[in-house]
Amino acid sequence: MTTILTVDAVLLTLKDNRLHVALFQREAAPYPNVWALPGGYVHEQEDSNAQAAALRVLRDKAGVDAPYLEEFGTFSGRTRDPRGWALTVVYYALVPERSLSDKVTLFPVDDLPELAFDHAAIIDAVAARVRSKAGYSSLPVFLCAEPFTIPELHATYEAVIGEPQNMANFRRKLDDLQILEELPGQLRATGRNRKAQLYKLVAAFKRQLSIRERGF
Amino acid sequence: MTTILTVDAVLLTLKDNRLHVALFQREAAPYPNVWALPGGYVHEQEDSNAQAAALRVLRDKAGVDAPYLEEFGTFSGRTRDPRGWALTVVYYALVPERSLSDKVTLFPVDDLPELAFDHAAIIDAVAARVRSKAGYSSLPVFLCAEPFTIPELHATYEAVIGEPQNMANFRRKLDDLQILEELPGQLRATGRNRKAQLYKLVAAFKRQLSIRERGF
DNA sequence: TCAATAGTGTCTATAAGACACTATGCC
DNA sequence: GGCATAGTGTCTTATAGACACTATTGA
Repeated sequence: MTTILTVDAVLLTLKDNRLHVALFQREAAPYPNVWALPGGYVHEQEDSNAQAAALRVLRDKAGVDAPYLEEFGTFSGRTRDPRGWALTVVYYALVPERSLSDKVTLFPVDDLPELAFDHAAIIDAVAARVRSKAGYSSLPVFLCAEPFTIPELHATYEAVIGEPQNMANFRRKLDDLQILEELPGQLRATGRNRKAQLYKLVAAFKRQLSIRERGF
Repeated sequence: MTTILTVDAVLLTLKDNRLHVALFQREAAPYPNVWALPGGYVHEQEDSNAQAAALRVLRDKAGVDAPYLEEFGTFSGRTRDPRGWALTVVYYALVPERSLSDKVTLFPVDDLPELAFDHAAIIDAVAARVRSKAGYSSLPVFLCAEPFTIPELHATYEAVIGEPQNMANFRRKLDDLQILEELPGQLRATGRNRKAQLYKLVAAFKRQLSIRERGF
């Protein structure tokens, strides 16, 4: 009996102002017809490393291509998989809702269905990390589809962190980060009110997280 | 051919005011007689999970028992081990120099010998993380053998971070953390000068890191 | 009393948070 | 003009850093 080595991806997005995770329904045993994270074995031929395996899984099972992807950590032991001692490397990604295919189904991270393996514990741990990290990094920008307005980004941060953020301070901190580029003359109206300026991410920060010194 | 799954431990300590890593000389192939991190295969029978495997390796190969141990991340791919596609889960631990056995040899992390596998890259990455983390956490306290004085701890922080820290501010921040417990009446003299108060770690923080909000 | 290190009080600079304000667009 | 949202100026408060000071010990 050999050790089982897999990767799993926690694909997070914002829907109805709540953090959701993308799951799919397993077909094969173990856990047939049970919801699970997109994941699978490392393919030695195709995957140059574990992160490449996670990207492949996201592409094949969730239809998401090359998002911002970060290693979370490993989960291992002899009880988490009925087939034997198993280790999974967990990655997480944040994407805008509209970039998801219909291969996956979204569930609120605080209201999960029954899940295969230890995936419930994995999602809980990742959600906690992401919420904490939102407080001192630019992580949540990856939840907004470009181009976006500051008020949209502001609402995204409030949804992830879970408490109101002062708009004036929010703008000042965003300025300090220097990750946004104004799109001259491009505005977006949300009602019959003043239009908001549109922005995109500065190229250098497209796939790189920006850590704030003192928190959002 | 099956995937290779191992754990490696980066055991760090302070010696001559410089960060050192504990290495041992390999005997078997691959890389016979080359310096390497303490590490090895997961033992499905003995190890309840990967962290337990790392603790076992530290106990057996380095003679260090149950230190503060944290997962760093994984290194994987088909080129890092001549035997095939391999993944290692890297853990790191910080210990006082005098708690190390003579099974291992200490090398400055900035002046390493030739190393097996990708262990040089692993040590570089861990050292960078530890130095960065020293700036906003209580991590370096694990480098001091208890009981210790504030000036000793102060010197440890300066050595890890690499720049002078103001003593008055250092004390204030330590107070805020509330991780030290004064040992009443116990003092230590280092020369013929004023004696320094001895402290031990508060029990609750023995194996738990304390993160500062705003950095040391 | 001197030298050396231990330990403290307090001023200053900076950054975060609170809040009131102005600007724009559509009715 | 009125209302709703976009966006700004500035005061207050918390915290980090600088620095000068006092305290204790052995010689």
